[in-house]
Amino acid sequence: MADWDELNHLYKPFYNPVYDNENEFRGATLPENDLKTIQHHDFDHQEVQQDKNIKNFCGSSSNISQLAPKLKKRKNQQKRVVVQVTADGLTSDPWAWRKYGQKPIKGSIYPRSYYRCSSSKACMARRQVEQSCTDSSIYILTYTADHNHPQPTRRNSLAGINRNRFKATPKSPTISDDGSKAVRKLKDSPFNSPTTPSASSMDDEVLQQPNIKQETTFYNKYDDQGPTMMSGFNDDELMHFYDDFFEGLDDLVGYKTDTSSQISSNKQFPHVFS
DNA sequence: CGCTTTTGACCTGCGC
DNA sequence: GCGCAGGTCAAAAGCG
Repeated sequence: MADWDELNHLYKPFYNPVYDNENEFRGATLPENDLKTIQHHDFDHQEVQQDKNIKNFCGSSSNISQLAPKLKKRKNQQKRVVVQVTADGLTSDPWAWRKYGQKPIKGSIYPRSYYRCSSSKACMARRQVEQSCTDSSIYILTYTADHNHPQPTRRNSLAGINRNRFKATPKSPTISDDGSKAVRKLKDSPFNSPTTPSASSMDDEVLQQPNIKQETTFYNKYDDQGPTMMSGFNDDELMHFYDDFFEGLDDLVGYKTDTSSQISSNKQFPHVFS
């Protein structure tokens, strides 16, 4: 089953499944038809799925380029996982992220926020958070690279998470460069609210499971096969899938956090993107 | 003190 | 080579 191996390879960096058979994620049995949807990689299917992405991403040139290999693709783009979640799903990421940038994206009325892993300075894991302009309740998370350390059980610090961001930064930066001048008050956006996607502002003890939308893209920047879509799942199935998704990450926790154990834990992350 | 977010400037890749 | 757009840096300031 080459296709399944390929799928496994694509999401393995973020999830280490233990499945009894090809049609079963741990505890989440997927309908056979849906599984075929995942495994289907022929050209026509990709074209359809790319069209879906283009619509979902509001025509953002960046995302189009990321999802359509035939179009513009930046050289340093690495393997990445694109996930659509609701606002609740934003708070479900168990990793600690620190925001390091925000940019207005051409073609989208919403800015894109850039996060890096704050648990380890050497960690190359990145996350981009972008709000879908076709459905403001949907957020597009793009995970790039991988964590090179165990998942933190505690956030490093809660300092600064409740700051009033508009005392120090009175001006509104979110004006699209494309002339649309679509201004959205950051204050009203989860990008900048105290419940920002940054995991640092989350309650450690109450990690909600992500409310994943029905369409999820896995995309390997190094192959030219385009995105691999997961479509046609119902919410429960996807919830199960992502329960296991993050459970797989949880399995990697519990290692001592000293240097030697981190080296040891790196063995759990052999799939380094280069 | 150490962490965070904000935000303008800068860097880099790509198309023309 | 130039301009555009995306991605990153780093200084400033707030919070626990």
